[in-house]
Amino acid sequence: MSERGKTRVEILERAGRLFLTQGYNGFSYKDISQPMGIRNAAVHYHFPSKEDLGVALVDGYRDVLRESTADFMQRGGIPANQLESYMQLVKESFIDQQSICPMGIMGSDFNTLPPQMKRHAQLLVDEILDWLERVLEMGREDGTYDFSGPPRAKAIVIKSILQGAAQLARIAGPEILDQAVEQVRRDLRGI
Amino acid sequence: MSERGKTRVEILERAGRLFLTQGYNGFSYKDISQPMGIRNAAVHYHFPSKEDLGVALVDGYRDVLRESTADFMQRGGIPANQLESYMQLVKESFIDQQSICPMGIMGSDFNTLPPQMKRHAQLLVDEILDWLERVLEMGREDGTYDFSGPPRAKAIVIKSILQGAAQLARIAGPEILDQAVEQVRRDLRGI
DNA sequence: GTCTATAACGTGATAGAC
DNA sequence: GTCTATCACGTTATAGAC
Repeated sequence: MSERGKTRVEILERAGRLFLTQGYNGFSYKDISQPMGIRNAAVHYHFPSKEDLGVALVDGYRDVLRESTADFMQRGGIPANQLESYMQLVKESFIDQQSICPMGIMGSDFNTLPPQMKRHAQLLVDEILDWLERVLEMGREDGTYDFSGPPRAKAIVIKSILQGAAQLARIAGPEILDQAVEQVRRDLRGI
Repeated sequence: MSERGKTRVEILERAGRLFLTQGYNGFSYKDISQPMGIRNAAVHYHFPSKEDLGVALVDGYRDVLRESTADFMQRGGIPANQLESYMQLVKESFIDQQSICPMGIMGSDFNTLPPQMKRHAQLLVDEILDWLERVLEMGREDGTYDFSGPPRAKAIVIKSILQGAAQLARIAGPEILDQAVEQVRRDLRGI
């Protein structure tokens, strides 16, 4: 492949952007190929089916999650900082790229997703919740966080908030996401 | 129209089901017409464009919201019961109809929605948040609820949780929604 | 190994029959 | 007023050229 799959990488970048802004059923191969100046079917060479493309996107998110959480651990960030960074990422993606969480997208589109994408989506959700649960557990142990109930339930709730609020913010304005993040912080201080 | 728009009503019912299970871009006129035994374009008579159909669906949700909240007020339900009923509705729709919140759907599909649908979606979000904010405010005043921060922010958070958790539940299993609802109850008791 | 030409089908929508 | 026949175009995907 010429220049370490340059075309393939650009396809993935464009597809990722389209996926997060328009949903799985909201973009087509033409939306990727046309601005690149290649034919529709050139994309099919790199990703034979749309399912292949979708699975590659989801696995990309899993890689990013794994790398960034490992990076955090290594640099010895305290739990509260990890969650803060995640919330900042959600906010920045929303403002800069008009992107929302891929799990929200896939949750909405789930019944129409190809089989392999469903499977990999479930892996991604499990991995995110596992990470967030650990962060919350550690944060409670070190006294940073105060909340009731099992860390797993709180993880589900916080993940749902960030995902849901970004969607509402698209419809009714970006301040909704800011208010949601502020409330998450308040609720975790357990005042 | 024969029998008070019987065809029109059935189209709306089927479209609504498809919309909530497959997203706006996940169904076509054929998915509606074929099981009804009519032609594709018969649907176009009742709803000339897909935008017309979409707007009718959103306005339907707004009507249901207005009616059910008015019904609550009239029957003198206390605030906590109103929120409980809403959470039950979310859970039942998920289990019985495999449906998730329309605002989650439209948030994901937002950038591909036709203009009028975007406008009506915003009205729906504002109306839901207004109602939920009032319920939380009254609940705090009558001592049922204990939470920090402005009722509006808490309303955003709770709406986001129910919406986001239903999406996650599709991907990773229905128990996720149950755990989210339980955590909402815990967080509102302010222990 | 990479891409172009082309197919087979699904899509939203219009014109016009009954 | 209600629906059928049909259109123009977009969709994913395959066969085969370079």
